[in-house]
Amino acid sequence: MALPTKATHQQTRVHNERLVVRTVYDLGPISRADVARQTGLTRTTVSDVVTGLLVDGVVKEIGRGPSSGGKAPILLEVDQDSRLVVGLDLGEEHFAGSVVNLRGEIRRTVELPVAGRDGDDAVELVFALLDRLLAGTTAPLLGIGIGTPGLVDSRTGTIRRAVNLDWRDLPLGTIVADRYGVPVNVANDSQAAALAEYTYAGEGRVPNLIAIRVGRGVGAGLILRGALFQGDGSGAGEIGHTVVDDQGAVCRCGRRGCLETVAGMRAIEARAAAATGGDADLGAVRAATVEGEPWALAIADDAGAALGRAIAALIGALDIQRIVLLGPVTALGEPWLAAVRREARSRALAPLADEVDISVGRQPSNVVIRGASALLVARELGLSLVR
Amino acid sequence: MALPTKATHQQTRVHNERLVVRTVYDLGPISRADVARQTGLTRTTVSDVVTGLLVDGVVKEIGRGPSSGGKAPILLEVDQDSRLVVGLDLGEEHFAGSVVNLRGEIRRTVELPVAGRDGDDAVELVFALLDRLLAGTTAPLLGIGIGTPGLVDSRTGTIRRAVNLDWRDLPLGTIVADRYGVPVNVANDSQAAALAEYTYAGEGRVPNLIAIRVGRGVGAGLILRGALFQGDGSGAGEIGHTVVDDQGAVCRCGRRGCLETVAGMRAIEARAAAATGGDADLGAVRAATVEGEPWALAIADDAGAALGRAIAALIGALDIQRIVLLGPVTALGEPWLAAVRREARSRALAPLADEVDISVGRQPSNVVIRGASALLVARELGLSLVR
DNA sequence: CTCACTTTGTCCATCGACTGGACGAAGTGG
DNA sequence: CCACTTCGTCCAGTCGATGGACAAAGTGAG
Repeated sequence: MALPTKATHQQTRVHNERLVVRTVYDLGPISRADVARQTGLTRTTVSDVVTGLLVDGVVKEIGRGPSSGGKAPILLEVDQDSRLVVGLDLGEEHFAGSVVNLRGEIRRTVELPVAGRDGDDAVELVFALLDRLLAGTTAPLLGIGIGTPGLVDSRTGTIRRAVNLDWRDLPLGTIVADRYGVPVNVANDSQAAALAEYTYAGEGRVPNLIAIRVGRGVGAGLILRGALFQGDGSGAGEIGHTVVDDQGAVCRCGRRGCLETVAGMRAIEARAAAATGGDADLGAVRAATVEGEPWALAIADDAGAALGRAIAALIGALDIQRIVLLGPVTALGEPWLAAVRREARSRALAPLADEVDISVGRQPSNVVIRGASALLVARELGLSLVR
Repeated sequence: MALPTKATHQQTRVHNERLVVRTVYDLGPISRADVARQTGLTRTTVSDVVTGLLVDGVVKEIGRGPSSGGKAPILLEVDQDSRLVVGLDLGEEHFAGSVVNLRGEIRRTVELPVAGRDGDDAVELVFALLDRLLAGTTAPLLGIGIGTPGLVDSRTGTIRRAVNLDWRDLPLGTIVADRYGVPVNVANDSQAAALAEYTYAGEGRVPNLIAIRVGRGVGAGLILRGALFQGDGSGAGEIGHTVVDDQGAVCRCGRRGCLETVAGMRAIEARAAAATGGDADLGAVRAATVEGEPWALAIADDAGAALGRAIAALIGALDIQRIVLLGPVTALGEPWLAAVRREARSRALAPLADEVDISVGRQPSNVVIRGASALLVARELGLSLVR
């Protein structure tokens, strides 16, 4: 097992620097003296650290605040546009990317159709996307975050398997980092979504959460103790290919009856097509549930129930109280969500299940992009500032 | 959310002190110079730290080692009996406890029958057990670790629910800590077992593992990134009460078809009794499988398969490669284990399942005691196991 | 308006802890 | 016997947190 590293003075400094930035980020506008009280550091140390941060431009003074019986404090705030981050969402049909500031606010977005490209061509497309995003940006770029489907090892930035793009053990992180000279983080799309939910939750941030993306595939991202958990082979959260029905349909992974074949978008559309006799996409099913069509309600209920059972297993295993649902299938709305909740609650140990909050995430379209960027933002709010 | 604490010089010192102890513990006998090379610290710093450790008696010099072309090194070793720890296993029928040294070796054991005691009487029994264990010990006591069935919050040392002992929200950790004046850690039995497997694994220690105890109940302990994971409500690992069969038998938790009702010891014995027409305990089933009795093999296979399915869900969710099975039911041996492996492998995503190592733990009887003690040992060695 | 009192932010002396170079002790090999 | 290593320690240097002191800038009572 890897021994942890030694501790040095530089590291204490970095640690305290992070602590100050984070305090200002979360609690700002705030005075130096208040930061000192919040963190337990002395005013001297805080002043010293802040001086450095002002030089770097990460923090700025925004004038005096109200006095509380003494000299009026100088208020500090994180300059949210002093650094930029790029987040990419390498979807199955489009590659999308955004320039994002330190608060996760999107400043510019570019989208390019994949149009069947794969292998090296797809890598070229990533470069094209990045070049267009970065053209004319002024603030320093902290790094690039990439969300992609498939199995991804975030530690090395390697994409172990991304079927649609025909990528196998592609060190995309290294490739992009070399070309643009900034840190690059790669995560799979569900994990990126989980990071977005965690990082930008603001007040309601909790250390443990599960984000589940239900679209063509079904995948989860696990935030445990405030960090993305990837497991030993970076496959944590790959719940879509756990067998839930031995007699089920054949899955694209080769097995039979994976969760994806019951709760995924394709399964839903296939059942809808069978029920209506014609073509039916997710929107049509959604519309039919609103109309109260029994066949549509049955489909939504079945799909939701299957997901709910999988969630029950997660709750039993991890006892995590915040579960966020994301992705196209969440459009099925209330009947689907009710089925998810019903099954999840009725099949996990009662005292655990009672405390669980299962909800649908808000930002449907750009979660992956924001999540991809979140890794970098979080790192920078926590890590050494580029000097 | 709670902000992390500031960093001070004392903390760097503590960090490096632990690093040194741990290096000596894992790699000893070892010279100061070698410790310096391993850790990246300077020989100066290592010498300084070691001087303190020698005074404390945690580390001792054991003579000169072979020279490699220069002055012969003085070899250092952790004095494994310089500190003691007590581990308790508060079982359903017996309270057992041991005095354990820094290597997890048991030095003395005491066992007391519960004999129906519950509530305050049971707490008194814990005191009696501890008093007998501690009588006449000489080395300093580092702390007391307690493993108990039920839902336990390790952070506060509170037992939220332990049905058999009629404990509810009992702050056992605080009570014992106050009486004996040492740190006390409380964990549930499965979690304690996981800690034992992790801490005393030696060379083969991996940062992520799942220990599953199968006895009357079925429970798991999760070690994630080198620390016990308890979830939001300290119920992580409570997989025994996830519903696996809607038409199943009624469980003691009130629901129907929990994993425990299919894979637990009682379920196995009940089926065996039905098959043989008389009474049959686990040992009888075990014997019958060895004889090749079809009914016994069927029972072992069914029970193992149900557990395997639960494990497949865990693998899909967490992608953890080391799974250790513990508890009485592991006595069923090969037919049972084969079923567990078969189902787990065939129902989780192939690339994940292929890497999984499912094995039966070695120390059957005293895992909980050793695990309970592991928490304290680990603290001294600088592994923070509970976060 | 004045004066006592707070609060803020900075300066300075001090101290704890890691670093790197030097040195004597103790060993090896030609 | 001597050149060369390696080990463990000593010492001066530096980084960074600490606590006290102080000027600047505010409040409020008389």
